[in-house]
Amino acid sequence: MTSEKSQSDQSFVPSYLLYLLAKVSDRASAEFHAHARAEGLRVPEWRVLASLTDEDGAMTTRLAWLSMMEQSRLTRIIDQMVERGLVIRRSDPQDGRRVRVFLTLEGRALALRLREDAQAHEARILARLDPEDAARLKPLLATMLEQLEAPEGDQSMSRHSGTGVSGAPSVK
Amino acid sequence: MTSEKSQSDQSFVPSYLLYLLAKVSDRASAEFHAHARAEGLRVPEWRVLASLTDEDGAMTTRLAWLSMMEQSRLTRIIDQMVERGLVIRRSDPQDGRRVRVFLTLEGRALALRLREDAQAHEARILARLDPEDAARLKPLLATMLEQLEAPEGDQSMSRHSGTGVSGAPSVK
DNA sequence: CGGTATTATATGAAATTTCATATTGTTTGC
DNA sequence: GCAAACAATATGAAATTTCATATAATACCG
Repeated sequence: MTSEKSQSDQSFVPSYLLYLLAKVSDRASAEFHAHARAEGLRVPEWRVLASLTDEDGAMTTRLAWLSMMEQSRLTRIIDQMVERGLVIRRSDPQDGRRVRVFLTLEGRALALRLREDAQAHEARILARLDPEDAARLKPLLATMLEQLEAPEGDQSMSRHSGTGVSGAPSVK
Repeated sequence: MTSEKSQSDQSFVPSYLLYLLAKVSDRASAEFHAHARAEGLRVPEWRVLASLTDEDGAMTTRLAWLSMMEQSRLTRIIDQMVERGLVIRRSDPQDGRRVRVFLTLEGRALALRLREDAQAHEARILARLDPEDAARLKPLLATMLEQLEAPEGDQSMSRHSGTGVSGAPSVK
């Protein structure tokens, strides 16, 4: 009943790692993103707010990295968030090139509220899993992320980021 | 050395499940997407081609679901792929509303080539992990996906998909 | 120091994406 | 059979996103 699939070798997509990652991320996030939307935030905006709850005053390059979007896109999203009164921009007194973004009172209130919801939602997702798996999931992902961000034994198909932003650790 | 983070409670984003999922997916995929781009394909196009290697002749709604994009976007991407000679459209003789998409010879050649590369790349990613983790990763993700797609014990923040497409099993 | 490379952000213009809705074809119930 | 409800895809117009590049500020080097 699985429908058409009389192709060459074997079915590829449903068990392809990058597909599984993207799909799980997409599906899991969709649940929360619907909630964020109901609060009037689109995905990129929610990501920026969430990032700022951790690092208020982060520079835009950093926010772009955290929010996984390209720099010029972030600039425009911040524009909208400023207009909407969720954040403000202030240029860094130490380095005039940098623009730091801060939550307004309203922005912070919304961000913290959603952050709670996000944590509750995460708990529900984990609760649907077998406890062993649930316990391993985040550490596993965190480890993968380290591997992926380390230019180390860089045997990969290197080059280009996809977000177009470097912003990683950036030791300074 | 973790840089600024003197916020309220604790750092949220770096250990938030949906962030980890999105970021791992983003980083891991970026490696391969750079390769696909080098072959002249953008992400959505690669996803469509890959899906077609599994299900040549899939209807566009199905492709939209597999490729995680909204239906009207897919329509336009198929337009471009048709122009480019990678796929062709044929309306379903059984049901004139449906449009089925097929790989051309050129499309298939490219798709199969990239599919090989994708598998090799996946192997490299898994090889960077601890073998135990590597073995558990895909099954774990597959399980999660099932949970997420089951409208079962639907206690979640339901509604709206994010891709805007239903396309799931669709038992008919 | 002064010039050059570099870094951070912004911006114009083209391309893509979204959202709502139009089209076209099919199913259902009477 | 036919009208109403549905389904699958396409399309217009607005909004967003991308890509290349401009602008502004700092760092670096002889």
